[in-house]
Amino acid sequence: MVGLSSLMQIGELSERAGVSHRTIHYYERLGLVEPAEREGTGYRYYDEIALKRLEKIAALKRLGLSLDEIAAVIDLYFEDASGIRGKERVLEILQAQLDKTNTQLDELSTFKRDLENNIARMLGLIAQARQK
Amino acid sequence: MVGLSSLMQIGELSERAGVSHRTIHYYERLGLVEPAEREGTGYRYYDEIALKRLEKIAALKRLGLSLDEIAAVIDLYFEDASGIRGKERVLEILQAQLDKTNTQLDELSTFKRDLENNIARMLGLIAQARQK
DNA sequence: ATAGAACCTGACGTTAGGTGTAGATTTGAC
DNA sequence: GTCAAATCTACACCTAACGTCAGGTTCTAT
Repeated sequence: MVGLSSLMQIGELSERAGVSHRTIHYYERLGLVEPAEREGTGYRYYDEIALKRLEKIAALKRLGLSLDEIAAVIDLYFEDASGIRGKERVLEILQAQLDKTNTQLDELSTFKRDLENNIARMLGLIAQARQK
Repeated sequence: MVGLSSLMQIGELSERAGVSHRTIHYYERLGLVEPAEREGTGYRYYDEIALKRLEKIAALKRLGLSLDEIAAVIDLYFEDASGIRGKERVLEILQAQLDKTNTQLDELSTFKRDLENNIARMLGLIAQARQK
C-alpha cells in the first residue's frame, strides 16, 4: 500500500490511545470510530481525528457514560456544526445530560466532604492508638 | 413469628429502597447488607439501618464505585468509629478514593462547560434555522 | 521469493451486576 | 386446618464491555 503516508495503522492508534486493537474493533461496530481509509485489502488506516475520538471516549467513560450514551453525543465534538441533524433531539440529549451532570457534581462534592471527614477521623484514631 | 414488630421483611425493604429482592440477596452475598434477624425459619427481617445502607449503596454507585469498592468503605458510614479494624488500610482506601474524586470533579466540571457550550451552539443553530 | 510482523475475521470466554424461574417452605388470615 | 401471599434456595440466563484464540491474509524487508 502506498500513499497513506500521514495515516497510521491500528497498532499505532491502539498504542497511542492506550486501548487494545480489539477494543477499537468493538468501538467500530458500535459506530464510535472509523478508519479514514480502508481499501479492498482489509487493513484499516486512521488519522489523528480517530485518536482524538478515542481520547474523548475515554474521558466520557470516566464520567460514567455508557458506550451507547457516548455514541449519542460524540459527534457533537467532531462534526462541523452546520452538519448536525435533528438539532432539537440533540438539544434534548444535551439538556438531560446537563441535569445528570449537575446532580452528579452535587453528589460528588458531598462524597468528597464525607471522605475528608472520614480521613480526619481515621487520622485521629490512629494518633490516639499510637499514644497509648 | 412474633416479636419482630419493628422489623420489616424483604418485600417492604425492597420496595422502600427501590431495588428488587433479588438484588438484596445479591448484595447480601457480597457482604453489603444483612438482615437484623434470621431465625431457623429462613425468613429475613431487616431494620431501618438496612434501608439506609441500601440508599448509601445507591448513592455510591452513582458516583461510579463498584460494589467491591463500596464494600470496602460502606462500614465507615455505619460502624462506630472505635470498632474499625485495619485503620491504616482504610485510610489508604479513603485517600485513593479522594484522589479519584478530585480528578472526577475536574473532569465533570469540564464536561459541564462543554455541554453548556454545545447547548448554546445548538440553540443558536436552531434559531438561525427558524429565521430563514 | 520468502520470512516474520502486523493485520484480518469469527467464535468463544470472562467479569460485573444483576434478573428469571422452579419447586419447596413459611406466614398470616379466616 | 386450609389457602393465598410472601419468602426461601439453587440454578440458569442476560447485557455490557471487552479479552482470547485460531486460522488465514497482507505487508515489509531482505
